[in-house]
Amino acid sequence: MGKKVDNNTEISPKGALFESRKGAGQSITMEAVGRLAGVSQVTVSRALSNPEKVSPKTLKKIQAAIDATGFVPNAVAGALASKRSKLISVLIPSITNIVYTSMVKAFTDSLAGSGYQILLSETGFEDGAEEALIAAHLSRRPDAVMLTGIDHSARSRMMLLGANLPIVELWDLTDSPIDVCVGFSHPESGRAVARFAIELGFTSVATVSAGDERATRRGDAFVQEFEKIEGNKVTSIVFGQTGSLAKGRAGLTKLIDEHDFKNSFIFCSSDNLAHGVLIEAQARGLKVPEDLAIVGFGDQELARSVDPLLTSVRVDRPALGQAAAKALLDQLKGGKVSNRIIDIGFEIIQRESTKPL
Amino acid sequence: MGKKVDNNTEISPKGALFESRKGAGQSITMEAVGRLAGVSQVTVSRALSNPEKVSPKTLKKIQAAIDATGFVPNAVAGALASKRSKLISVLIPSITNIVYTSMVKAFTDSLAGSGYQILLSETGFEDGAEEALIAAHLSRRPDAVMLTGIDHSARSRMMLLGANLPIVELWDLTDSPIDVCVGFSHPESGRAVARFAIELGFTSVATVSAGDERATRRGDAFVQEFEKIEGNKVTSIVFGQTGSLAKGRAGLTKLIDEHDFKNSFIFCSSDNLAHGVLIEAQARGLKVPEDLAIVGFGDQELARSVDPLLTSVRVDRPALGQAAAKALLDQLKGGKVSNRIIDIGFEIIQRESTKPL
DNA sequence: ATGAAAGCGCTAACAG
DNA sequence: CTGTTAGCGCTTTCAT
Repeated sequence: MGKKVDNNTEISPKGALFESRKGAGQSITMEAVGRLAGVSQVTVSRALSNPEKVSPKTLKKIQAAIDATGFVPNAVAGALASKRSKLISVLIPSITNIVYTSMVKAFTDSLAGSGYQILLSETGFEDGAEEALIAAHLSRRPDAVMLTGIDHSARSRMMLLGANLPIVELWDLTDSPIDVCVGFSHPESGRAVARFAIELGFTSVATVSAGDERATRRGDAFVQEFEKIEGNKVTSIVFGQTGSLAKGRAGLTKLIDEHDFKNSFIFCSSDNLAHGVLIEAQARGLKVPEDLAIVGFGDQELARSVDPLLTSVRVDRPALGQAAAKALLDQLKGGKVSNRIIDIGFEIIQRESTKPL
Repeated sequence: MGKKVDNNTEISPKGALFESRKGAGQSITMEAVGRLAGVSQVTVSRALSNPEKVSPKTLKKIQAAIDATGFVPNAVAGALASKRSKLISVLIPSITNIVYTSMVKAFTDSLAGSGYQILLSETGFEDGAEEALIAAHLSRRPDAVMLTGIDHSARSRMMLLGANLPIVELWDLTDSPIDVCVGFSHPESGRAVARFAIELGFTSVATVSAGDERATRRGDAFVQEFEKIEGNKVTSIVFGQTGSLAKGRAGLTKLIDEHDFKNSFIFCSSDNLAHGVLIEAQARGLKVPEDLAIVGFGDQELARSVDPLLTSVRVDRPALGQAAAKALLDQLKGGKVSNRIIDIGFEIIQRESTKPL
């Protein structure tokens, strides 16, 4: 290829450029740039990765050739040769859920300037899909992997371990992370809300939850802790998938219509659900918090904007994303991990939607 | 590499496996799998990409070797050799904004089974960042690119054109797309809402908008169309960044406190802003739609869940994402594009938050 | 400071 | 149906 113009080192740049534009996706190579600049391909490579090792004069010629051709280096070839892809795989359950995307945002923002790019996939909340996705991602030879949660199949864990990469599991904690986990204790947060409800004086409360694994663990812990006290009772409404305003409204409706729910206290597995409960309560003329206390989870923007303001469990998602990025970058830079289990904690933010009985 | 075990075709599989696990990221190759299965490397490649061209017996041996080693093919090498990366670049302004992520979701869901993966980046709403991101993405040699909007720098367009790939611009329309655009007319949607407000009988209205380029074009068109009628007047509140509940509340507050706004009709550039306006209105004891009519944009889930239900401009984002995926896949399959400008349209969904004066 | 040579692990012809 | 031979466009190592 390109033999016809082998002789035009400085003679016919346009010709060389033109030739490399024909055909589909025929892109310019370092060799072509080098020919134009009158240097070898390696020198072009060096000019891009170690400019200090190239003379200023040569550098300028190469830069001119790059500008003239619109050369964009082929990172695929680079990755193959160097065995570093500069790619980080990110797997989250849902790409449309702000809980996860906000962490990804903090994560990628922390990566800015490091040259890493993100290969993102959505796993869904059901098992099984993740395994195939992990294989697909590992085939791209990412330099690191970020997963959501700690619940991964044996085969997934085997593949990830076998890939021998920095791996971070986000948004949950375990004593035996694949590599590093950054999160908080879901059961502990459920128990904390239970104690909060007890302190407010409630004895019969409800939960409105999404059915995913983590929400379930929070809810179970909440029930267990709350019902530790003799005579206390929890009514639980669980929806199959992700929470939404509509499901929040439906949740309160169901509690009132089917469970003869007396106005008291509702712990929701997301702020969205809590907001739905709030809207339904207001539509029914119930006063919050006088007739009904509501606690959300996640402390989204809406918790600070609705009327009344929503009490919610805050998890510092930006800090989570940043800690995850740091854990990976530290390893990628060759450092050792000092701490494989990073507990970001949580905090109950009391606002207007709750008050003592 | 691997010379030491060259002689163990069937003798010491564990040895081969073990050897390939040592060292960082040392992954198994097709050659190693082939050695284990007693076939050449190419046959392993074929077994994976064209199993029908390999005898069932060989196939089984190869499968066993793959299972034994946990082999994951190196897609980087595959991409370099085949000049097809099976990667699609996706650039959206914000990864945490459901408007964009819902389209990406529809887009990727349409891609399921095709073997393509998504390289996702966030461009932000400011110019400049996109150019560097496009270069970074093109260096990965994606097979196609999806961009948001039609507003791209000359250099960006040049790079994209030079890459000679299927490209789709989403969420807007232009007569001169880089390749294909799938969207709707933002100005036309603004004018439609203006006519809607006029029909309802309003003469003095307001807008509460985010400051991004598309929201601005919708708002400008709204104002122009509405003020075509003698004596009509629009008060505009614009916020710098993305809309939010808090900004919606602040918007109404500003209108009332600073602009002496009389209860009438407010067109918001997103449902989030509209919801914020609604919350603030309710907090102030205003009745919607009796005292104040509100129109949102986007028809998010919340528009169908708040009380009163929110009138909004619906754009079929799933259809948009699907059409974009189809436009790209058609070209990737070698087909020609019949239609370079795909208008998905929009629709004003009238609900409880508006009524005739 | 620059270049030559040798791969990275695959796919794409072409043989048999 | 299977194998051989050439690359893909870079990075790495070793010379010069």
